[in-house]
Amino acid sequence: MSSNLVIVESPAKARTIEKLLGKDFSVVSSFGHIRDLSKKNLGINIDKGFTPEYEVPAEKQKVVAALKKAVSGSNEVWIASDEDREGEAIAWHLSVVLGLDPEKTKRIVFHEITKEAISNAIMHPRQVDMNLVNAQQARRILDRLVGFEISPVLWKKVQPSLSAGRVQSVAVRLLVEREREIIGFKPESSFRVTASFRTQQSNQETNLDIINAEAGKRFRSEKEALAFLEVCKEAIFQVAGISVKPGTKSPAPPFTTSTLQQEAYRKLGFSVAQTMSVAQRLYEAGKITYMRTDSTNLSKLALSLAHKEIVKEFGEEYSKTRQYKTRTRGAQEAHEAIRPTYPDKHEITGTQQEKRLYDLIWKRTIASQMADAVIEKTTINIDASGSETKFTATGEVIKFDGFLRVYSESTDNENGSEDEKTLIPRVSQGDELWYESVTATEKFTTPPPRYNEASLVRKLEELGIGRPSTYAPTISTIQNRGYVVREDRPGEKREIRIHVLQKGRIKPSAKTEMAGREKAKLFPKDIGMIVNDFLAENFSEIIDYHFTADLEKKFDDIADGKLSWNRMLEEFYSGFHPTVEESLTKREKKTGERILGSHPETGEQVSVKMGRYGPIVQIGEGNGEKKPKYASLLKTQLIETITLEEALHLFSLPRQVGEFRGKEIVAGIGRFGPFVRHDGKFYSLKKGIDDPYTVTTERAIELICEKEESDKQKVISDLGEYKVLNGRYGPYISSGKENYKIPKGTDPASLTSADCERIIEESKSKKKKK
DNA sequence: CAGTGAGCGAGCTTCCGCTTGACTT
Repeated sequence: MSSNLVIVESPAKARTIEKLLGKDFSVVSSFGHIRDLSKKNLGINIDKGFTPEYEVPAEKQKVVAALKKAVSGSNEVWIASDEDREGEAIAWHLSVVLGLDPEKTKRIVFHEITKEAISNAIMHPRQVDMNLVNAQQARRILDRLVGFEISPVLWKKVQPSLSAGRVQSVAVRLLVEREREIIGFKPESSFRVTASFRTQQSNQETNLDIINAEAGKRFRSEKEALAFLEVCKEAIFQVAGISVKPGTKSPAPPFTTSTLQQEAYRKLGFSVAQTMSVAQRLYEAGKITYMRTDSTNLSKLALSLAHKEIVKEFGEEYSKTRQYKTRTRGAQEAHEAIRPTYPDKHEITGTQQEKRLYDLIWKRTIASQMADAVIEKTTINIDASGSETKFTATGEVIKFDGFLRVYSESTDNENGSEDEKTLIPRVSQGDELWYESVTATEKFTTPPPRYNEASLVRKLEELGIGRPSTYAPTISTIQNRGYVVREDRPGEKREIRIHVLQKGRIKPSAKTEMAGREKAKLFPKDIGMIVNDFLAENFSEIIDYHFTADLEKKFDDIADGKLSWNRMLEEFYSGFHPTVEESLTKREKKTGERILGSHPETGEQVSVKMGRYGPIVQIGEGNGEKKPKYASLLKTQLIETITLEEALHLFSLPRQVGEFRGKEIVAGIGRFGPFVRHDGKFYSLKKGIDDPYTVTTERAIELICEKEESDKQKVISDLGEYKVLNGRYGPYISSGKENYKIPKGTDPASLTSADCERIIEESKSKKKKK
């Protein structure tokens, strides 16, 4: 029996440390927090100085039992939870729940998992820091107060099952405000003029000596742009000046949770949840260090391993050891940056996703320890006789690639205006140039970009809101509540006017581009906007962008022993709670109702609002004899932006299309999109091909027959009570509304009723066991 | 699975931050 017990938070960490410590130590894990505020009620006794009511949740009972057993078999217990506010609280909860004497409990911390660091920690144990614990309790209680007092107000005043919180509500606010900026944005057009020039030495056969330049100003109108092209037609072009400037580029720091999520989104197209789950597998396999971190720090060991690897692979001149300072607000730095555990492993075995994410982490880590790239930037100014406007060509030459050999960070620039930095042909001041072409292209200003999951995480981190362990869950929560959706939008076609000057002639042409095309972006929905407005009216303090940052200062004061946590909560609550009471006194429900106008034929009022099952348009006020008429909004429409015309158009569905086999065909739009209905059955319309407003009888019949045909193939055998069917996951038995899997090695076609009954019984008893 | 929007009332929903598994139609 080992006499020393070490408790850490993560089981993967426990396994690693156990190997390092040897047989005198056994290492177990708490799997994070083991206690939390009571779930049944508020869990806080407000009248008694905000005393928390803690309990071990059901899913943690087993862990706690195992920990108790391990403690009883040990002489000495070392609590090695993370060195941050939450970690300190975990240490305290452990000592209380496990009945350890706080005076004697040995609290140790280490930031890297090496024998040296851990032995060092064991030599210097301390006690649990109650000030830090109290800062955590204040944080925990405040979040509970905010979430559990505001959410019920939403249930009463807006809709059931909604939620509000210090973090999620700010995330929604960011999205709503950005959406409104985009809605209110008016694109302006101007003309950008670019030119390609030949030098005297230019080889007519190749394009190697072409100089690509841009005019120094944008032209506000087509007329001005054309006038400039006219000038260019007759102009003499001359190199007015050349400047060559040396410069350097430095690598980005190693990954934190948030930067990993951003880069994996941009370079690999992973959602933030996907990134975290792949990283979790890499971590558990010992391939990378911990993936929930806000630190860019690398351990000494990592620095030396990276150095060795870089020298071996690229040579000494490529190495530059760097320590990065974490600049993120509120960072607690309990862990290292995310890095490969063994930097000499360039590749790993695993799934394609694991390989790609590992590759990204490896490159970023190695690059962060490499030399700056040395570049040379050349700028050439070109005069055009007869005009004040000059052309400028810029080129960049990499003199020494340094870290660029391994990794370059991507940007969020999605307008496709990627500046191609190319080599510039050698020219001298005074050289004459000849245009090959001069092109005036219409450019539209673009609204601020919509957030995607990763850029929202970055913004939250910038505001100091949320933690590495909660970024992905927060993004999921705001989608699960229906506040926002992640989706693609095709955008709208837009004509771009172009004029090209070539060989002394100016020719107009045009191009179409897709404006506002979006991929995997976060769009606020009506309910998100309504809740946001409700919170802004009633709880502006909570969704203020500085709220969390200001709180953090107070938590720091508590941690430093300068402020009592009860007093801090008292102060907050005495201001906050009255706003809750106040919000409940307002009689009306918040529905986001807008009156669009009156019906052109009947004069009845047309309005939009949030109904029980989603946003609806209403004709008539429902106060007279006549019942109002209702129609649901389309998924892409918002209460805030729908027009009277669009609203009225919604009433043209459901529409009678025609008749087939003596029964009528009706077209409409339901929860699962456009459909036609015939004889009580529904048939989906094909996306991008059919339109419920215009679909013909012939097309509808075609769809019905197609479906009947494919349904026939679905049935393997029909045994009356049971049906054997082909499904997405292979053959299965359907009985009433329940489906059952067919065991491997059975021929689905030969099953009898008795066989089916047996299979169903077996799968039912299996379920019970679980 | 694809419509529903009268009103009442019982019972339910909800926060943030630590950690992993259990899911299969």
